[in-house]
Amino acid sequence: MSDKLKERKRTPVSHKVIEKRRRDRINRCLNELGKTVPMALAKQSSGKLEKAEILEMTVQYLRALHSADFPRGREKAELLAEFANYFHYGYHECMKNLVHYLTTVERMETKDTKYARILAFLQSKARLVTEPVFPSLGSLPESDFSYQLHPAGPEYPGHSPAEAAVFHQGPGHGPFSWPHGPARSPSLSYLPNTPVTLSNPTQQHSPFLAPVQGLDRHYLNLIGHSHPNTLNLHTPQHAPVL
DNA sequence: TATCCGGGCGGCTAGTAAAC
DNA sequence: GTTTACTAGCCGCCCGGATA
Repeated sequence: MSDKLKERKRTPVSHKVIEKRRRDRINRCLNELGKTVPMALAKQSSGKLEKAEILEMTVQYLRALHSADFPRGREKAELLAEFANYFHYGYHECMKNLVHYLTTVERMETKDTKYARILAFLQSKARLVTEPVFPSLGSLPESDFSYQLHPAGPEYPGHSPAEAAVFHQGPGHGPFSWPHGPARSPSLSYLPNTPVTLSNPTQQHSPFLAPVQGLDRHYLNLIGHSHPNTLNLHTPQHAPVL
């Protein structure tokens, strides 16, 4: 046995360190994929995302991008921007729901300290998690969650000033307008003065949650219609329930 | 309890440099 | 040109901790 081989035997740490670096590289790249692929980014917000899922979604996304049927040029850029803003849009919808709940169910005033703190917290998180995925597109709309700064408009009767301000930015009106009409711009239908009971924790399909599930359908259909095989990715256990 | 994940370890292989 | 020694990287396996 050579001296170098003896030395190698004496210092098994080197191999450990190398392996550790290698695993770190893999995890770092997986993490980057999770932040880059819109589908993974969207799902990450709702819970833990497995490494295998990140890879599966990356494959789906790349297949969609490289599909011959996938639009080119400006429309492609618009679709990419739409994908990138999917999570952004969902976050915005959730905030609208929360504002509606706080002002109508909890009867909170906009000047309420607790109300302001909740909104400030969500706004700060929104800025953290909704950075543009495709910064090169440049033209992506910038979010503005400063609800309390918008005055209540006459077009939202029955709503509090805060709610009206939120609705004012709704689909088709604000930065989250969907470029392809109502078919791709799911919106919540608020019923003023309709009592919403959230006291039952087992309620699976409250009026607040159902439209968000619809977003998944829009998003998957958007890919699936252009690319019928896109979602056939040997992952029947993760097939979306539509 | 099942699953996921990180860490550690050993084996294997391709590439490279030195010796012949 | 061939052989030999060495290195770096990849891969599979096992184990233990964390988590749903």
